[in-house]
Amino acid sequence: MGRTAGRGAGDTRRLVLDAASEVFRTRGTGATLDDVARQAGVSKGGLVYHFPSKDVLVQALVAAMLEEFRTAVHACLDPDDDQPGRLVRAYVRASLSLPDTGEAREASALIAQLVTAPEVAEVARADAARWKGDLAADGLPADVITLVVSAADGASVAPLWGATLRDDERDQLVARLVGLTTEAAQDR
Amino acid sequence: MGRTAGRGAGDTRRLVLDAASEVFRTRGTGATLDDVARQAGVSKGGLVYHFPSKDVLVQALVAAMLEEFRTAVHACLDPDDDQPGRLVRAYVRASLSLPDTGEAREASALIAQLVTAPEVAEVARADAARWKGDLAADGLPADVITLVVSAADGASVAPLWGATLRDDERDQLVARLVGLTTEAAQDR
DNA sequence: TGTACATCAGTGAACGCGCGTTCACTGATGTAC
DNA sequence: TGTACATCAGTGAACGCGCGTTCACTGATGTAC
Repeated sequence: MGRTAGRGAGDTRRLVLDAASEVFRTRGTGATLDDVARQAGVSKGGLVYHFPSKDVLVQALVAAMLEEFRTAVHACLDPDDDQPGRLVRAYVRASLSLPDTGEAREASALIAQLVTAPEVAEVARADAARWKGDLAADGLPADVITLVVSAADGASVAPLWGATLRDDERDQLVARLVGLTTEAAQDR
Repeated sequence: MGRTAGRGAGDTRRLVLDAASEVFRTRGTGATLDDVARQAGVSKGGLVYHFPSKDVLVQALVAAMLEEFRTAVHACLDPDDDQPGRLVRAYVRASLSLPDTGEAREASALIAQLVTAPEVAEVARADAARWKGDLAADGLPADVITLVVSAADGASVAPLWGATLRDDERDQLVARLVGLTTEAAQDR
């Protein structure tokens, strides 16, 4: 069979990327291209048509995941909040919001698995630098940003080594972190 | 050649474990047993004699690394500090002390790579539960522990995704986290 | 103390198979005339 | 509008090799007598 009717190439590409996200996040990088192809409902050859090697697929996945997190943070921006630190607060909420906390953990686990590859490490470094700039431009004192962002990062990846926070602990942490940023904004 | 003179079986075992730590941390889980054996100066067969499968080796390594971190924290305990929160402060220092920060990152990267394996995840979870208990017994309010430990965790693993703190930022963070614990201890 | 034997602590070659990659081929879609 | 041709978007089988595992064998160490 050749080209599949009713589906463009871009659709298939996204199908494969979604499948890769699912499979690699749950089973680690050791998962096979056969697994990904099966999950995507595409032949292995079809997968390879879009991503010529496993490396290429993995890099595309990392880029997509970083972009997705950025989008999630912006979706958490409070439209009624125009004080300094609004982006930091959105970052905290996006990192620790209940529904996708598991996803955030899996995402960081996957990125952790991949940064041993230099190209992936470089992509991640560039993204981190961009975050640092964006967050610094948010109007809060640098030390507050460091503290709050570190705590959000730590709490969201702690499940990696099995240290999950209870819901009430997490809620309390979010409240406290948001509080720290608003205090700092008013001190200025 | 058979048994190597002047070296006990336990010595060889440790040699292999050290080599595995070095190789897997720098090159990821994808690194081969050949690599580990070469680094240890042992034949592949010799490695297998001590660790019958790669899984077994990896589990032993994880256990050793978790134990090592625990030892490092206890080494950071301040003998002159008998206030509540002394263990939390040691945890902060051990996580963020300059020399072995890179090592801490590599260690968490490796554990992140491995938690997709259920046995490893279980070991890590048990270790995390033990930490939670130990830290809770340290005399500080729960919300302070959550905040401080999350921030220490976050700052120590952030290099995973390329977000390294500058030395002065890290020093400032340590000072602030330690400060938070002593304030909380005096409020009681 | 010497001798025989069992076990321990390895060696290194060979095996086998899982998995990434290659490849010949194909049906659907777009384009020129 | 039909026709011929090129390209796109795949299929699925075969290949090949890297790497975990197995195995036959060996020299050193411990133990019984």
